[in-house]
Amino acid sequence: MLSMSLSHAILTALLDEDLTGYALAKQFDVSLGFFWQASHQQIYRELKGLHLAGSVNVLEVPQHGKPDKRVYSLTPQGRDMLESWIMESTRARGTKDELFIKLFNVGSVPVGQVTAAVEQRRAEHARKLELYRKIETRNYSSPLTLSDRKKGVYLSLLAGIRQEKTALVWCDDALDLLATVKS
Amino acid sequence: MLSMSLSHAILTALLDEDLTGYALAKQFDVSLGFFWQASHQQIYRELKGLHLAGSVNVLEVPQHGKPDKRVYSLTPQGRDMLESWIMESTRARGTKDELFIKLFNVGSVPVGQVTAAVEQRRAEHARKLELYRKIETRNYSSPLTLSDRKKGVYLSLLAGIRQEKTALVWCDDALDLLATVKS
DNA sequence: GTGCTATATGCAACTATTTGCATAAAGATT
DNA sequence: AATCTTTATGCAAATAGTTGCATATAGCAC
Repeated sequence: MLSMSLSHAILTALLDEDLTGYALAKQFDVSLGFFWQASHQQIYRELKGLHLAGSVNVLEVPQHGKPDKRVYSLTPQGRDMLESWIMESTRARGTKDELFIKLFNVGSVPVGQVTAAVEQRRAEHARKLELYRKIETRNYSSPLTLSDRKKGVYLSLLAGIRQEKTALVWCDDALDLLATVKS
Repeated sequence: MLSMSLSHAILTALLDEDLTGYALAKQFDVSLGFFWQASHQQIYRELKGLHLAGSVNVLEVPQHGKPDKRVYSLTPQGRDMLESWIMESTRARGTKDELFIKLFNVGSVPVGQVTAAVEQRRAEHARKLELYRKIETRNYSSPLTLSDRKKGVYLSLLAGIRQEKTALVWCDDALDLLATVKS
């Protein structure tokens, strides 16, 4: 019933502050969500399970107009669960990227389509890189003076920045080589 | 019944040569599999679906001792299916990496565990990078003289190499910063 | 006053992926 | 002789993730 990684992503998000499912879903569109996204449907389902398992508490907050809020917070048991999960070995999820499947088709299908796919990808990388850099400038310009708590977050951001940068350069090189392909 | 990406990954692998499910599964451990892995169970199931859909032909080859081989080949319909899929826009699969969830826990759990996870990851990146480089040296040392068919494969390999290299450097930097974290 | 966005929750169905098991025999190793 | 690896196929169940839909109201723009 509980999904391993998502559960722990949610518990992690609850380390800092108590949140509603809705607020969690918003968090998952930024911050932690850069490295692990989840839809609100997934999150609501998971929170229900975590509550059942005793890993989170709920505080029902009646509201007028809007539906009642359900504010979730970590229980000591939730913290323990998180800590022991971190001790488990991280299983590597293999890469799954459709773009490479498409690249393997070069020579058998019109190149134009593949080129277009790379260009589209390039734009995405550029967008993300810019976003990450903005966040870096704003909040993480001097890494060594950060609190321990924030150092981990910064390192994730740094990974994101470098990955996007690498990918962007690769896109340019790929476009150059694809330009030499006939058909 | 058919899984979009896996279907097309299989069809792509069949562009070059006719293969059995077993041989496809082996291919998916190298080459295309660096960018889209799949288990043999997934592949056998998918091949059944592709056959039903008329995208592949089967040739049953009786063998003595071993179970009969079922050798699959692309049909013209399969080629068409592949080509029109390539024209569709590539949907970006968001990153999902547990390591970053763990990093977000720095400051709340013993750092040692997170450090260990990064070290483990570092080793994986080093292993892959070495493997990719070996392949590059052996088969792709002069990209511009490659056949069109192989240029796409080369570009995938290049992406792999650069990603691993970037990740490896990041691991070292991460370990340096994690060393400054108390607790 | 009609439509759009934000807040706030959730079910149901579908698609995708992983894990565990099962069969069957040749050949190589210990 | 017993065990391990490789070849070759596949089912069943569990886990994970996506997509479509549904409800309900406030506030803002046009």
